Amino acid sequence: MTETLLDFFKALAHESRLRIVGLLAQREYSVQELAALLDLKEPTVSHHLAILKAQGLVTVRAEGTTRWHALDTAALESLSRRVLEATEAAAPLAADENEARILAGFVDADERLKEIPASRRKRAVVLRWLMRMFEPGQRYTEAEINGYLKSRHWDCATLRRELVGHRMLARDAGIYWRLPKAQWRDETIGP
Amino acid sequence: MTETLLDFFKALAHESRLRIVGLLAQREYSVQELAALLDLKEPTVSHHLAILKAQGLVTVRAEGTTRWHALDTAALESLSRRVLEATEAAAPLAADENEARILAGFVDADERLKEIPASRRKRAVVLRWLMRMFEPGQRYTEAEINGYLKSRHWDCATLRRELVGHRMLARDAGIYWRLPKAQWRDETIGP
DNA sequence: CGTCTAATTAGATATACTTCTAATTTCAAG
DNA sequence: CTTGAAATTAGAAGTATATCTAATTAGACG
Repeated sequence: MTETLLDFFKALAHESRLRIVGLLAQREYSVQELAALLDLKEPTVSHHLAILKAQGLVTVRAEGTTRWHALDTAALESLSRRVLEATEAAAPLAADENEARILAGFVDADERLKEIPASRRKRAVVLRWLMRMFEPGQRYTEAEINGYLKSRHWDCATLRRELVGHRMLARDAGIYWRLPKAQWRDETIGP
Repeated sequence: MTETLLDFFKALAHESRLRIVGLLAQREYSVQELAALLDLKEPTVSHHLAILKAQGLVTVRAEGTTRWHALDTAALESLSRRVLEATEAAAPLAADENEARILAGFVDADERLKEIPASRRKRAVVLRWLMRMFEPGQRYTEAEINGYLKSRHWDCATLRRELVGHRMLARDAGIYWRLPKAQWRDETIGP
């Protein structure tokens, strides 16, 4: 497990190979084409492709003497999903350790917010906790959002503004939805 | 974007650092402890931790002269999610190339399934195609699910079971909903 | 203020990896 | 069978990075 993961990281931990993957994500390329685009000699490109092939990330199709290389997106996705799963497995252990302590200070026995933390770091923890109420893909009216938030704290307007500022919720035409975690921020940005 | 991704891969593309991350996923460690566990000298461990800290993957807490290092699981998750998103962005381009060919073999002009593919790989392609009918966040009764599926193939029960088995649909108390793509599988698992 | 401990920094050495040129293989076409 | 194009393999040279020892910093404590 650790070994495949290590090899996966190693395979992508070089600029040339990462660029090759980026190019192959768009269409098939021959060794010559890649060498020209990356400003490398053909043997060098062959070498990098061999490493990517060893990880199952690249497949080859021969046509005469030229060999067309393609990205195996299924393999790439499967491996990167494994990375995410490994990190998610780690999260509850470490996060619950630190964040649970912070949350315990601000959430009472009824699962309501005692106060909105003033410190940036702690406020981010609380906002992430609030986000557990909102499902990905679901659309919410402002009234619904307020309803949910009021079940945690009277000042739903501030919380709602903070959630949008932290890029956890997005709004358009009075409709709100949850943004992917990757876009969440620990500080508010923008207007 | 490519640069952060490259640095992320570089940071984890070494056995010592990957093992450090694995250890920190469980609890805090001091430099000495890590050096002992990894059979390395302390300066070496310091060096690796500096690289992980530069990526925001590790945080430090001082207690007297010892410094406790912890994994920032939020940062790790955010980065690995970005990896997955980048691969998913590549998928439709390449996948449409390959998957469209497979789909063409099983879907007729009326957009109906000629048969349920026997091969695992092809069945996964067809199931992903079926999932286009279901919206994230929407709740469906079993009757609704069956109705949608019957518009594609008479054997809606098998398809429904496959979709659940592949973690594309989830069910609870007779209500179905679409799971995030991150959880989809190419094979059925579990009961 | 000295002393002890934990950690980091500096600098040297060793190892791993990238890239190149040159030689070899593979395949198609006369 | 020979020739030419595309790619790979072999091996050398160069670059990057891991690891070490020795020296230095930072904090705790008498």
